[in-house]
Amino acid sequence: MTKIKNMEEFAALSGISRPTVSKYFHDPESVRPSTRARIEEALEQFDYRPNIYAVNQNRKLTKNIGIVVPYLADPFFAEIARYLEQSCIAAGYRPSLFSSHGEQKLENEILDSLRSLKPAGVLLAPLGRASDRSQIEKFCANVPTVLFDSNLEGLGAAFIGSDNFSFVSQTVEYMTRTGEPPSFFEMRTPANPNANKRRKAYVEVMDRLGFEPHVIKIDGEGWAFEEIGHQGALKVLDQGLLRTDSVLCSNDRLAIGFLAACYEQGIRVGRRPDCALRVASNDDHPFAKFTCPSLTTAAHDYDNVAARSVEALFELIENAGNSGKRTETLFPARLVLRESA
Amino acid sequence: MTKIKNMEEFAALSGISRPTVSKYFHDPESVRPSTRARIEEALEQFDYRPNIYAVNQNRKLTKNIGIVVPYLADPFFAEIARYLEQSCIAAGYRPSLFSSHGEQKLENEILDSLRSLKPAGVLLAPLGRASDRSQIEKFCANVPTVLFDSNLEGLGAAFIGSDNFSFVSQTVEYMTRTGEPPSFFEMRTPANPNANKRRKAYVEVMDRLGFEPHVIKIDGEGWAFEEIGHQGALKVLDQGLLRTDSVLCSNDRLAIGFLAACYEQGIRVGRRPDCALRVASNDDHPFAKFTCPSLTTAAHDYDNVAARSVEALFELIENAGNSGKRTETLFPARLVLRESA
DNA sequence: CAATAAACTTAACGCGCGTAAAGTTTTTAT
DNA sequence: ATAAAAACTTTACGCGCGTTAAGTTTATTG
Repeated sequence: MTKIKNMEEFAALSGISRPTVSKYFHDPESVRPSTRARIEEALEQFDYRPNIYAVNQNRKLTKNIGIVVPYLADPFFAEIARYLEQSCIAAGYRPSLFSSHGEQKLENEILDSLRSLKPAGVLLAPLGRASDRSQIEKFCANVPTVLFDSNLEGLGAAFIGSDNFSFVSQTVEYMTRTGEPPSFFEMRTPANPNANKRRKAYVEVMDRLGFEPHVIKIDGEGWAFEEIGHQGALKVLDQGLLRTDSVLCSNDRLAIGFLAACYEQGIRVGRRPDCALRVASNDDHPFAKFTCPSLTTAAHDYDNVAARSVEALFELIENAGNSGKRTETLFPARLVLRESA
Repeated sequence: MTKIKNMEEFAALSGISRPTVSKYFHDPESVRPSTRARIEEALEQFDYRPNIYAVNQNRKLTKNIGIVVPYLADPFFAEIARYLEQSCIAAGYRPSLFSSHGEQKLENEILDSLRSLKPAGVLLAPLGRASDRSQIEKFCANVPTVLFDSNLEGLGAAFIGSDNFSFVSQTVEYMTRTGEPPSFFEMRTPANPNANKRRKAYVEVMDRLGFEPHVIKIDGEGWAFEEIGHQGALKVLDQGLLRTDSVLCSNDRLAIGFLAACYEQGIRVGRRPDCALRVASNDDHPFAKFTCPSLTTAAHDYDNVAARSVEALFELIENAGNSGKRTETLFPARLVLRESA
C-alpha cells in the first residue's frame, strides 16, 4: 500500500481532480454521487486524510471548538464536558477540552491559547468570582462564545445554566413540608456565582413560607469544597451553631464534607425518625448516590444544559458570530429523594 | 495599535529580518541578546503571535503532546491529567487532553484524531482489557508513545505506573498485623490490568503469610465502579458470603460502593473495637478522605508517576522516537491509614 | 433533441511560515 | 589590527490545501 503524501496524489489515485476532492472533504454532499463513490472507494484503499494544519491555515474559519471548564477534577464538569464533546463531534467539529483548575491565571492562559487555535466557537464555563472579567470580555469580542454553568452578566453571546431558584425552592419546600425548615450551609466567599443566587433564593423562599432564614457561612478558599465543607461542619457541630435539625447545603461537594463530619461525630443523618439531622443539597453530583447516607439533592438537567449550549453555539456560528442580543436560558432542577433528607 | 497580519509585517515593524524573527520564535536563546531585546520590545508593542497552523505545517515536528486517559470522570485521572498538562506546558509543549470515556470505539477515534495532530509524543493511559491492542500497536509504531497507569505488555516505548504488589502487600500486611487477614473484593472481569495484578499479589502475599486467600468476585461491566461495588457488596452482605471481618477492595471506587452498602445495612465499619468490619482499599482516590468512615488505602505516588512519564516522553522525543528498549518503571505505594481499617 | 444548468477539469495564485543559500555585517579571538 | 566565527539580511522555494477563473464534460429539462 503506497503512502499518500498529499491531496494531489490522492486525487490522482482516485481519478478525480484535486479541487473536487477538496470540495468533497469540505462537504461530501456537495459532489455528485458517482464521484463521491469514487473518492470514498479510493479512501478505503489508500487511507488518506487532509493535513489539518494546511486546511486550517487556508480556511477562514476552523472547525475547532474550545470547551473550557473551571475544574475538571469535579466529576460534574467531567460529565458535562463529555456530553459537550460528543455533541461537537457529532456536528462535525473538533472539540478541545481545557480546565482552568480553579485558577485565574490558567483561565487567562487558556483563552490565550484558544485565540491561536482560531476556533469557530467556544463553550466557556468560567471560574466565576475568580474570573478576570476584562480578559473574558476581550475574548468574547473576538470569538463566538457561549457561557454555561456560571453566568457572568453581559458576557458571551448567550448563557445556559440551571435555575438556582428552582433548585433551592424545591429542596426548601420539600424539607419544610416533611419536617423542619432548613438552615443554609455555604462558603463565606463562594467561588461560583450560582452560590450567591442559591443563598438569595433560600432567603426568599424562607421568607415566603414565613420562616426565619438561617444562613451558616464557613471559611475557606479554592475548589476543595469537600474539605472546606468537612472542616466547616466540624466547627459548626462542635460549637453547636446549628439551630435546626435540617440543613440545606449550597452544593453537593460541601454536603459530602458535611456528611463525613456528621459521621465522625456520630450524628445520625437521614429522614428516618431515629435520625438527628436531615441534610439535603444541590447539584446531584455523580457521587451523591454513594454518600452515607445517600444524598437527597436537586439534580441539574445535565442533558438539556449541555444540548442547549452547543445548540446556541452552533446558531451563533452560523449567524456569523453576532446578530441577536444576548439570551439567558435556565433549566429547572429535578428533586432526587434519597436517604439523607 | 495596528493589527499585525503575519511575520513579515511584524519583522518589518521590529526592524529585524523575517528569518531571524522565525529563529527567535523557535528558540529565543538562538539569537543575539540585542536582537532578542528588539524583538521582545516590538512584541510588547504589537502583540503578534505566529500562526500555529502555518508553523505546524512546515515544522517537521509539532510541539503538540497528546494526553489520553481512559475515564476522565474519575477524579484520579483528572488529577493526573492536570499534572501532566502542567509539565508539558512548562517544557514548552502544547498538551491536548482526551478521555476515552471507557469505550474502545472512542479510544480508537482519539488515536485517529491524534494522528492528524502529528504530535511530538503521546502520553497514553489505555483502557486496558477493553483496548484494541492492534490499533494501539499500530499507533505506537508511528508516534512516540509512553504508556502510563495501565500496562499493555510490549506496547509503547515505556510504561510508568504503580507497583501493584507494593500496594497490596502493604494493605494486606497492615490488616493482618492489626487484625484478621482480609478477603479480596473485586470485579469478576476488571476493566483494568492493574486489577489482575492486585489479585495475584493478594494471593501471593496471603500464601506467604500462611493464610488462605479468599477472593470475592462480583459481577458488573463498565466504569461505574461505585455502583458495581455497591450492588456487589449488597449481594455479598445479604447472602453472608463474607467469611472474614476484614475486606480489601481492589480499588477505592469499589470501596466507596462497598462502604455505602455497609452503611445501608447498618454494618459499622472501622478499626475500632465496636466495629464489625474493616475495609481497606487501593488508590487513595481524591474522595477517599470523605467516605464514611474515611478510607484506609494505599496511595499512588501521583507526582512521581506523572513526572517520570513526561520525563520518559521527552527523552523519547529527543532521541528521535526510538533507540533504547522498552522500559517499565513502577512506583511503590504509600499506606494511608484512616478510619475504615 | 437542443438548450441550459450543474458538475467537473485544468491552471494558477495565495495563505503564513520553515528553511536553505549566498552575501553582508557584527562580534570574538588572536 | 586582522582573521575567523557568528549572526545577520536578502532572496527564494516549498509545505498542503483553499479558492478562483476559464474551459470542458455531464446531467437535466421541456
